[in-house]
Amino acid sequence: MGRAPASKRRPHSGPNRNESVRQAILEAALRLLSRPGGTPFTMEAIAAQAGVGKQTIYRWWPSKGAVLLEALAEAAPGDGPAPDTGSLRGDLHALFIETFRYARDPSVGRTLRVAMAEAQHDARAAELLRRFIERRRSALRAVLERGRNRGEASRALDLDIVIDEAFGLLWYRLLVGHAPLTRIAATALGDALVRQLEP
Amino acid sequence: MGRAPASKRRPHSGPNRNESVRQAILEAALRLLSRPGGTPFTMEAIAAQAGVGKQTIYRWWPSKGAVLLEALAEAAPGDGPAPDTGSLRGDLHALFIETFRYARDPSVGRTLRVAMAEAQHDARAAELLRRFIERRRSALRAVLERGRNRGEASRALDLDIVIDEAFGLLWYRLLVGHAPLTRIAATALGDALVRQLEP
Amino acid sequence: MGRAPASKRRPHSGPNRNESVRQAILEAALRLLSRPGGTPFTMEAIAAQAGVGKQTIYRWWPSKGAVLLEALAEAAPGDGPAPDTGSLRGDLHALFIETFRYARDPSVGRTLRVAMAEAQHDARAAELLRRFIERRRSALRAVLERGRNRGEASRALDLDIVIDEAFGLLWYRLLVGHAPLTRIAATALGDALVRQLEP
Amino acid sequence: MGRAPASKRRPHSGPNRNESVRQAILEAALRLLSRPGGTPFTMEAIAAQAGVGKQTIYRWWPSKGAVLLEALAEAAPGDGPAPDTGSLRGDLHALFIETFRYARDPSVGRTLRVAMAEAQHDARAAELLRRFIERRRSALRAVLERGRNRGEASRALDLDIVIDEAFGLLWYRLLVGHAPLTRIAATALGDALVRQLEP
DNA sequence: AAGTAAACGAGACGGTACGTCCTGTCTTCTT
DNA sequence: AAGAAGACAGGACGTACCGTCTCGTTTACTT
Repeated sequence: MGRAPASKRRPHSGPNRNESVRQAILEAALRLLSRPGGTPFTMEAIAAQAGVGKQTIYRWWPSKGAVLLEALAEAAPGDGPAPDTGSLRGDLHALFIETFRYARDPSVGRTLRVAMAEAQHDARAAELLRRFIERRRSALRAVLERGRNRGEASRALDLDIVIDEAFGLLWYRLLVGHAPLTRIAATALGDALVRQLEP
Repeated sequence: MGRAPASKRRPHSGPNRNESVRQAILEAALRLLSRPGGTPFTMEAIAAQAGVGKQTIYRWWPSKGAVLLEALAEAAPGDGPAPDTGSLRGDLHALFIETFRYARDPSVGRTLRVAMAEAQHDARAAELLRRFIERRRSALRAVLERGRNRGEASRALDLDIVIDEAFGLLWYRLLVGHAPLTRIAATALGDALVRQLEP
Repeated sequence: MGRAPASKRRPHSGPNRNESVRQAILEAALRLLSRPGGTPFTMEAIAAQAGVGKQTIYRWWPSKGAVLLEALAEAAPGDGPAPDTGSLRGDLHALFIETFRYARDPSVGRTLRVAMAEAQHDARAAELLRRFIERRRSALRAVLERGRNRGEASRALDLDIVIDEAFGLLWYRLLVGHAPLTRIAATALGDALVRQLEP
Repeated sequence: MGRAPASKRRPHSGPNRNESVRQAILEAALRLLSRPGGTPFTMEAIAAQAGVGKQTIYRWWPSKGAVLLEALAEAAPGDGPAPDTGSLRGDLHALFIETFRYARDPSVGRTLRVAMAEAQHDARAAELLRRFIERRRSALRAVLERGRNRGEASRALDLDIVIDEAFGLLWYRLLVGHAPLTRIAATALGDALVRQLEP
C-alpha cells in the first residue's frame, strides 16, 4: 500500500542532509492524516509514503509526534500580522473566523487532534506543540493589547485567561467533538470576549 | 511489572459476572496511570495489574479507552448538586476551585490526558468521553441558569459558549501544560465569566 | 514473498504449545534451504514460509540456528543400528557410502553448510550441532569397536582420531567444495581407515 | 567504540591506491576478530577500526569475506619449504604440530572459523578460501610425495584422500569444537597416516 | 603555475532484517 | 458460563548493517 513511485528519484546530497528528503517526509506525514479512512499514522507508513528508509526519519526526528509537529508548523498559515479592522470586536471576529475555518477542515482537524494525542505521551512532541501553540497565542495577544491601547479593553485583566478561554474553546470542541467550529460560534466567542474585556 | 499478589484471591462467581473482577480491572487501569514513570498503559498491563486474563477485559469492554473512561466516570467526584452560595460569582468560584483542584492532581491529570488521547483514535472511547464531559457541563449549566434566574446574567447569551470557554480553558491547560490550574486561575476565570454575563 | 496459503488454517491449541505449529516452522526452515536460488535464510522468511508470527518462533527457539539444527536432527536419517556386513571393511563402506550419498544431495548439503555457518556465531546452535554430530560419531564408533572385537582392528589406537579423520573429510569437502563426495571417495576412505587400523 | 586515534593520520597518495590504507583495512579486519567478546564483524566495524570510509573498502574488495581472506593469506605463516626431517613420520609430525599450534591460537581460530562461515554464503570468499586452502594442501602433498620417493609410502594410494583426512580433522575440530587441537592429536594423526601409507 | 582526475574520509540515503512489544482472538482447564 | 492463563497471527517499534551515492579534500600527473 502506497509506496511512492520509484520513478520520482530524488538526487543524493552526499554527506549533507537532503532537504528534498526532509520535505518528502513532512508532506508524507500530512498526507497520511489527510486521508479519510482509518489510515494508521505509523512511522512505517510515513516512511513508505515518503519513499524513505525508517532510519532516515529517526536520524532527524525523535518520534513521529515530532515529525508531525514540524510538518504542522511549516504548513500552518503564516504568522502574518494580526488583523487590524479598527475595532477590537472586528479584529477578534476576523481572527476567530479565520482560525475556526482553518481548524474546521477535516484534514487539518485530524492532524491537530493526532498532534495533541501524540503530545500526551511524547515529551518532545509536547514541547513542539507548546511552541506551535505559543505562536497562535501571540497573534491573539497582539490583538488584545492593541484593543487595550485603544481603550477598548480594561487594563486590569489577565490576558492569559482570555487567550486560554478562546483557544481552549477551539481545542475543546475540536477534541471532544460535541459542538462544531462554525462561523457563528466564532463571532459569538468574539462578542463574549469583548463584553468580558469592557473597561 | 507488578502482577498483583497471588494472595489476594478473589472469590469465583460461577457463571455470573464477577463484580469484584470488574472493580479490580477499573482500579488497575487507574493505578497504572497514577504511577509516575512512563508506565505503559496497555491491555496487557491492565490485565497483569488486575490479575486477570485479557479475555476477561475484552469480554466486557471494547477497548482500553472504554475501560479507562468507565473507571474515570466511577471514580470522579460525585455529581452532587451544584454549589449554591447565593451569588453567581460565589457559585462559579466554588465550582472552578473544586474542579481545578481535582484536575491539578498529577494522577488525575495524567488519567484525563490519556483518556483524551485515547478518544482521538477510538470512537467508543470518544463517545464515553463525551458522556463523561456532558455531566460536568450540566453542573456548570445549572449554576449559570440559576444565576440567570436570579437576574445576575443576561438572558440573551448562548450558555454553551460560556461553558466551552470554561472547560475549554481547563482542558487546554491540562493538555498543553503551558500554564497551571491554580486556585487563582479558577477565581480569575469565574470573574471573567461574571463580567461577560452581566445583563 | 511466499506466505503459505491462508486456507491451511491450523487448529488452535489454547494455552498449550501447538505441535502442528512446531512442525510447520521446522519444515519451513528446511524448505527455505532446499530452494536452489539465493533464498535468504532469515527469521522473517521462516515465519512467512510457515505462516507464523515471528514471536512464535522466538518463544520456543533462541535463534534461527537453533531452529535449523532441530529441524535437521528431526529430518536426518534415523540412527538405526550401524550396518553389520560381517567385516570391518564392509561396514565402513556401507556407512560411508550411505552418509556421503545423504550429504551429496544439494538441498541437504546447503542445509548442513548453513547449519555449520550459523554455529560459528551462535553458541546455542553450536551446542545443538555438537549434539547432532555426536550421534553420527556414535554410529561410526560402534562399527569400529565391533571391528576391534572381531580382531580386525588394533586395540592400541585412539578411535577419536579415526572418527575425526572420516567426518572431517566429509565436512571439509562439503564446506570447501574442492572435491566431491562420490561413492568412490567413500570406499577409498573406508579402505584407508582399514589399512590404518590393522592390528 | 574503537575508532582509531585521529593522530595516526596516514599520508594521502593522490590519485593512486594508498598501500597504507590497504594495510590498515586488512589489519583492522584481523584485529576485530582477535578481540575476545562478541565484537561484530561488519563492514562498518572494519571501516571504523581502520579509520577509513566504507567506500574505500568496497572500491577494492567485493565483500568482507574477501577482505578477511586476503588478510588471512597475508598474515598466515609463510609457505616456506615443507619440513624435511629425514623420515615421513618426522615430517608429518613437524607439519601437524606446527599447523595445529597455529590454529589453536584463539584469535587465529576465530578468524579461520569466521572465514569459513563467510565462504558459505559468499562465492567470492569461497573462491579465495579454496585458494588459501590449496596452499596448505600443497605443503602436505610435497611431504607425502617425498615420503613416497623415499619408499616410505605406497605408490598405489590416492594422496587427496590422505590430505583431506588430515586437514578435514583439523577444520572439523576447529569448527565443531568437540575436541582440541593438541600436540598429542597432531602426532597421533601423523602416526595414523604413516600406518595407512605403509607400502 | 594552473587544471584535471582519482583516492580518500565522511556520512546521508533506500532498504532488509533484527528481536521486542502489544493487539485481539482462540482454546484449555478451573471454579 | 465466567474467569485465569497463555499460545497464536500479525503489525509496528526502534536499531544495526548493507551497499550506493555524493561531497569536499588531498595529491600526482598533466598542460
